[in-house]
Order: sequence, then C-alpha cells, then structure tokens
Amino acid sequence: MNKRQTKDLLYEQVARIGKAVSSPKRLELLEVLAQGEKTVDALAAEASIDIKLASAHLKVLKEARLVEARREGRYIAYRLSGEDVSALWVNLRTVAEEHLVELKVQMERIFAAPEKLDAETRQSLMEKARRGDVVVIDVRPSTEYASGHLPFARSMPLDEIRQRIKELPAGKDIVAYCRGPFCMMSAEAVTLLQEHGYRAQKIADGTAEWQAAGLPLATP
Amino acid sequence: MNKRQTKDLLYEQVARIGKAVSSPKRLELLEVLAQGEKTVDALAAEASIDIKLASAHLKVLKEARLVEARREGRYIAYRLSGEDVSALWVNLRTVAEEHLVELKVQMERIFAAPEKLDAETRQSLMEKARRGDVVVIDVRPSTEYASGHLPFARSMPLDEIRQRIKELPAGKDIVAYCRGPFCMMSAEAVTLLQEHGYRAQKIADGTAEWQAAGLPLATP
DNA sequence: CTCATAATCTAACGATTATTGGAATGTGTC
DNA sequence: GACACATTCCAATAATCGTTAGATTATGAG
Repeated sequence: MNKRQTKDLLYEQVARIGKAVSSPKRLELLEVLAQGEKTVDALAAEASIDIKLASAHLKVLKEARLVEARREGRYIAYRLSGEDVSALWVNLRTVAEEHLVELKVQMERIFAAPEKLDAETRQSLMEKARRGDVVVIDVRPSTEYASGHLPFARSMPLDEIRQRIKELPAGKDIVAYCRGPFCMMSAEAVTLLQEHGYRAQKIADGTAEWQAAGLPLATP
Repeated sequence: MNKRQTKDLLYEQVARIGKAVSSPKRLELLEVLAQGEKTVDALAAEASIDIKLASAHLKVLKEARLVEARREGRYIAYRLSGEDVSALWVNLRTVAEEHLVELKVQMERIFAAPEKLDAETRQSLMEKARRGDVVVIDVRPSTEYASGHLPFARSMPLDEIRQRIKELPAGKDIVAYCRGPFCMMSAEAVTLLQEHGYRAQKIADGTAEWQAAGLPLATP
C-alpha cells in the first residue's frame, strides 16, 4: 500500500467524525446528550423531530462511536461515549461563535448580553457560590442535574421555579445556568426571578462548557 | 419567531462548521494549512488532488470561515483563519483516534509505536532540548519551519537530511517531528538517521498538537 | 399468548455534495 | 497588447444524505 492510499484511509476515518457532526439535528442531539443519558423518545421530543428520524440520526452517531446505547427495560438509553465528545461539541460551537458572523448576530439578537465566562470568572464564581455570596441555580430538569452539575449549584428546574421561588433567599444574587449558550431556560428563569424582585443573571456555561474548561462537576 | 425556529437557526450555523470538516480531503487541507500559508497549487499537490477540486474544497472551507485567502502576485495563498481552527482539527483527530478502533488499528499497523506525548513529557522534552541533551529536528519543508516551530528545534527538512546529516552531533539523542501523527516524514527521517548510526526517535506531535496543548511556538 | 409501546429496519423520494471538464477571470511577463 | 499561468466559475453527472412512511423486532404488562 502506497503513502497516498494510507493517508486516504486515515483522513477518511477522521471524516467519519466530521460527517457525524455535519447535521444540525445531530448536533442538537449531542448537546442534549451532554446533559446526561436519555431515551430515543426523550431525545426526539427535545429536538422536535420524529422518533424514526431521531433513531436514524442516533444510528449515525453510534456508527461514528460518538454515542453508546443501552437497553433499559422497554426503552433504549443513549449516552455520549466520553467526555471528549462533549468537549468536541463545545469546540465546534465555539469555533462557530468565533468565526461565523451570522451566528454572533443571531445570538446577540436573541439573548441580550450573554454572560461569557473566562477561566478567572469561573473560579471566582465557584468561590462566591461556595461562600454563599451568590446562589447558583441549575434550571435544567432534575434528572440532568442528577447526572452532573456545577459545584455548589442547587437544582431549581424551570418548571418548578414559580412554586418553589420562596426557597430562594431574598437579597442574594442569583446566578442561573442551563444547558449552555444555546439553551433558553436560564434566560426564562432570570425573567421570572426578576419579576419576583430578585437580582438574577444568567451565565452562558452549562456543564459541558464547565468541563471543557477543565473544571470538575459535582454529582449528588 | 418561536423557540424551535430560533434553535434550528443556531444549530444550522454550527453545522456549517461540521459540514466543512466532513470531507477527508478538506481535513487533509486543513492539516496542511496548519503548517502555514500555502497556495492552491501547493495544497492540491500535497493532497494529491486536481487544482480545480482543491479550489472547490477551499471555497467550502472559506464559506465556513475556517480559512482565509490572500492574493500574492499570480498566486492565491490560503491560511487558517485562527489558531482555534488548527485546535479543532487536532480535537477531531484525537476523538477519532480515541473512539474509532479502525483508526487505532491502522495507525498501529502503519507507524510502529508512535510516541504520544502528555503535558509532562512535552515539558521535559523542551527542557532537554533547551539544555542540549537532545537535538529536536523539524523535518518539514523549511517554509513550514519558518512559519512556526517547536521551541529549540532546528530545521532539517527530510529532503536534505542525507546531505546535511553530518551537521548533527554524534552521540546525542535525536528527536524528529513533522506535521503530526498522520505525517510520515518523521518516520522516514528516523529510519534514515538510524541507518547512519544515530539514536533517533520520532514524536507524534506537530506544531498544531503542541499549540493545542497550550504551549507556545517559536518563530525565527 | 396477546397486546401496547419503544425502537429499528427497509424502501423510497427529493435535496445536497463530490468530482470532472470546459469556459472565464485576474495577474505578471514579454 | 498578447501571452502564460493560477485560480475560479459554470454546468453536468454520479453518489450520498435527510426525511418520511410502512413493516418489523424486542420488551414488559395483563
């Protein structure tokens, strides 16, 4: 086998990963899976697609070894096949945010001033949360919180905020996060909290971004 | 505009990046471009494809803003539009190496025991090179060396090793690197050096991997 | 065993993509 | 200004991909 054929084989393998992440729906599935294990059903619902289509996309992801499947009773649960997969998603999204003006514009139009964190800010946020100077709330569904969350964050799913709002200490700064910069849950949470007189802000980070920055997650 | 439409737009943008990296030839072009600016001509030759096809692929990469073009006389020189692009390539390739058994097997079959570096090894290699305990040689073409190389490495292009082999101090350990784990130049260099009685080994790192690990490059 | 449910498989379509050949554009040289 | 050269544009083809619908498989409940 000559050099050219050898190289072709190598790049072709990497392109399998590339092809897997070349579809918007598959990227969305990856982001949801970065929040923890989910059934096909749940994934299809999250991505607003038919179960059949979700299954087909998951098959592609599985063939690229980006996800793994596991039978759980009647359901089949999919999960990312490693932390590096979630880091790859963050990397792709970050490159897109950095280079694609269209995306920048869209995000600025949609999410007024998203709070982007750098290494230092992440560190100091964690410190403040540890000391109780701010209350960090995870507004994702509680199952996602359970499969990993930011250190010192408490679970306060968006659906339950209205009922549970009195659990939050008045006068404290509230910091809300959800699945990442594309997720709208934290923004809704902030609006809700501000309507009730809280000082609340959101951050762009989700667990995937946090981990990709090299910081550890907590699990209850 | 509802939530679903908004999300669709966001993921679609990221998928532009995904689509750009979904072709083996485009990945190869990206890797070559990670070595420095190149003309369409040179890129086509490196990837063993027709100039027209190279131009088409470069157009796709340009539309995804992963590369930029610049006219240089009669030629047009392409370059990566940022360090993050080269880091993305490294990330994709690493995920592929990690998850695709086929790729692992191929690489083991082709490159006998590639020397993978971790953070510590990189640090100690640089130290040894600085002290002169080992001689690190960059066997890529000299233009690529010129556009950035490992600290304390000297240029010794593969083509010129035979003539210039006496420049290398006898008795010293030689460490050769080239464009990265897929590149075969360092392996050939090692064979050549060993035939001349040198203790030589190669490392998997190229400049892209070095940089992706957060370490600085040197430029003459 | 039968049924309902979750998921996959198969086949089909329209849309997109890779690749090729031929024509056109832009640049420096004579 | 004519020419050679590097590159891009345009059109056409074959291959691949996304999506949908219908049939099939696997599991747990009754």
